[in-house]
This record gives sequence, C-alpha cells and structure tokens, in this order.
Amino acid sequence: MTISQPVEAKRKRALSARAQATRQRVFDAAEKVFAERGFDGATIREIATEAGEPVGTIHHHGGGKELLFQRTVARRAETLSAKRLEALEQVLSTGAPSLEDVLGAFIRPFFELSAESPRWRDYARLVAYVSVDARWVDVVKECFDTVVELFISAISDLLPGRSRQQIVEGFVYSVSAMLALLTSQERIMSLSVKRQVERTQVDHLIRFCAAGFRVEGSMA
Amino acid sequence: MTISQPVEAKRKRALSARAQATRQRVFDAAEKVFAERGFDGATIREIATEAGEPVGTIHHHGGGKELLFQRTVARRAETLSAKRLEALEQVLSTGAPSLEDVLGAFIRPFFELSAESPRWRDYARLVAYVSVDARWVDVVKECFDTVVELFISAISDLLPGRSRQQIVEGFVYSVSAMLALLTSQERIMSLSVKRQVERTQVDHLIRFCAAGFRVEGSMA
DNA sequence: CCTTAGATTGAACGTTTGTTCAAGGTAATC
DNA sequence: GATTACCTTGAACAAACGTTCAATCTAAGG
Repeated sequence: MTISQPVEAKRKRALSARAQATRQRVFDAAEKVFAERGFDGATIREIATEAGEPVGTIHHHGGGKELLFQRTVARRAETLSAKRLEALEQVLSTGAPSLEDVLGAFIRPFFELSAESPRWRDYARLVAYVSVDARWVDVVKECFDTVVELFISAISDLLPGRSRQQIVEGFVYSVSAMLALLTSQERIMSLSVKRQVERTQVDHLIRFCAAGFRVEGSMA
Repeated sequence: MTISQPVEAKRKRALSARAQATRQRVFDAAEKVFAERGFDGATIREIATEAGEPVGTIHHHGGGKELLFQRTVARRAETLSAKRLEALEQVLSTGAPSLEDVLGAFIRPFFELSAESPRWRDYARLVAYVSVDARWVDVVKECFDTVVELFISAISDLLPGRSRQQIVEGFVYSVSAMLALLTSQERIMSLSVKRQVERTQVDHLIRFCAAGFRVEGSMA
C-alpha cells in the first residue's frame, strides 16, 4: 500500500467554475425567497424556480432547508462584520471618537451595502426576520456576537460608570431601530411622505441612539 | 309576505355561552401557536390540539387560517389601545406632561398587561412577528394607527419645530425598541445576567427613547 | 488516455398541509 | 314542542411540502 494521501483521509475537491456559479445562483435565490417569505413561508421549489435550477440541486448545495437557511444567513455575515470592524478601528485610531462615531461604525456599513445592491437589501430583511425568531438565536450569535462584543466594549469605554446591563440594553434598542429603518421604510413612508432611505435618516438614527445611550443616569 | 324582519335582511344570532367558551379556547390557542411559530410555521392542527377542539371547529370560528390570524391580532388590540388612550389622557390632563410621560403612556400599558398574564406575553410576541412582516401592514394599520396618530400628535406638541417625518421616525425606533424589550429578553439575558423584565428596564427604555427624540437639531 | 468524485437532473415518495362536507347535536325563537 | 339556525365533529380530499435516489453528465487527478 502506497501512502498517496496524508493520514488525514480525504480532502474536499475544489468546486469547478460551473459548480461555483450554480452554488451562487442557489444562495442568491435562497436569500431572496427567504427574505420575502421567511423560513416557513419559503419553499424549496420556489427557490429552485428563482434560481433556474432543479429541486435536487438546491438540496445538493444547501444540504436541506434548515442548513440552507443558516448558510444563507452566514454567507454575507463575514463581509458585513469585516466592514464594521474596519470602520471601528478607523474611528478608534483617531484617538477621541464620539459615541456617534462608534455607533456609526456599526450602523453605516449595513446602509452602505444596502445602497450598493438589492441583494444586500434582501439580506437586511433576512437578518431582521432572523432577529425576531427565537429559533435562530444561535445562528445570530455565531455570525455577529464576536463583533458585537467589540462594539459593546468600545461603547463601555466611552461611558464609564454604566453597567454592562445598561450598555447591552441600549445596544439591543439600537440594533432593533437600525433593522426597523432598514426594512420597514414602507411603514415610515405610509405615515409620512418620503420614498427612500436618505443619508439624513441614517444620521438621525445614529443621533437618536447616541442620545439614548448618553441620557442614562439622569431622571429618577 | 309578512315583513317579520327589518329591511336589512338577517341578524346574527348571539353566541351561546358554550359557543363563546369554545371560541375563546380557539383564539387563545391560535394566539399561543401563532406567537410561537409565526403564521407560516403554525398549523391549524396544532392549534386544534392546543385548543382541545377538532379541526373543523378552528375553521368554523376562525374563518380560515388567514382570517383567524388577523382576528387573533385584532382581538386584544382594542384593550391595549384603550389602556394607552386612557394613560395618554391622564397624562395630558396634568397640564404639562413630559416626553417621558407621553412615551410611558404608550409603552407602559403593554408591559403592565404582559406582567399580568402569559397570554399577553404571547400577544406581544405575535405583534412583534406581525410588525416585521410586510404582509400584515394593513392589519397593523387597522389595529393601531388611530391611537398611534394621537401619540404622534401629542409628541409633536411637545417638540415644536420638528418635522412630522422626524417624529414618525423616532416613533418607529421607539416601537421597535419596545418590541425588542418585550420579546427578546433571551438575547439581552444571554449577553448579560438578568432573568426578567424589571421596572428599571422599562424606565431605561423610556428614557432612551425620550432622549433620542430630544436630541434632534443638534450636531451636524 | 482512464478513473473517479462530485455535479446535475427530474421523477417519485411519504407526509403534512388547509379546507370541505355531511351528519348529528344544541339551544334559541316562535 | 316544533322549527330553525347555528354549533360540533371527524372523516375525506386535493394540493403542496421536503426529501430521496438512480441515472447521467462534467471535469479534475493520475
């Protein structure tokens, strides 16, 4: 017996260019359909139609509906986290960052990506969906908690004396407000006039959250 | 032909005591299951099992899955709206209400009801579910917009000079933060220590939102 | 070249889905 | 007490669901 392979058994073969393109079509379609209909409302067959692939292919690349969903959420998470981390480091390197700077480093990247591509808008809605369903808490933790922890730490440094509990609560409020602006423009619009998320709205959101963080301590 | 009925054809007969009890069992079960699994994840059969009724009864009282869902959302809406309205009038009658008073009149009733009964906690989760899904915007409007309009108006009075757009945005952020506290305690807890929504957390939420509203105008 | 692991395809399977319906039960109304 | 309208019940149905699988094709490794 010749030892033609390392002891660690078999290595995964790399995806061919065609297979890689197929996989991307599958995940793009999954992202769109999951964002529109949620996990339970989406069907493998609708994803297959959207992707222009037969149903078997969805299962082959996705590994079943549940795993496909988790992978779809995870797929863009690293890109988003990297952008946030870069923005945070940029802001911390200035020496004396404001609360608005730090919150902006978390919030702005998502809006920038959303402005670039409708796929990122789908992803935003998907994340909002995931955040409201207790069933995916572990996926959310896996995807985002490392970076969230760094931001919580950075905010704590800016607000000495606040308990971790208070910082976390403020952060949860900020994230839910961010997702509300990312996804429920329709509701804002139906009660108002505008047609699109504008820079001023993101600025408003950031100021709103920063003020909320700062107020802690006053009042009975 | 004797005119035994008014021109307006047939009148609905009142529900018997038994039928009323059955209907309540149906809606209580629907509320619980919809809150746990969402619209698409819930099944009529699980609702039937939860209610201890045969499947046909669910359809009879609910009028089909979609109508049952809408009715389940609407069922408690009036109670909640009435409590909010009462609190708002109470606060406005004092002459010089603070922003915290007005926001508290909107936010506190939901937490008070949640503290009273697990059914209201189910309802809170249901409302959170509904708020994130564009498919139910009309239901949300129908159920809540009248009262929301009054609160927006009251807040506008307290913050003259702010555009309606800004007030609406702030209100949307506040509502999403409120729902986040109502439903995602698990997430707050997993990053923190506590075990229950406490009065101090509701106070914190209200101060957070009020500060966000007030900050508008400063900063570039 | 040959070999072989993976990718592609779509028909088929067993469940579960929301809904329907006809039969029987209950209680208001005259 | 007869009539009538509604409630209750569970079996039955067609459609849609996620998944499986054997056959076929593609292309990388030797």
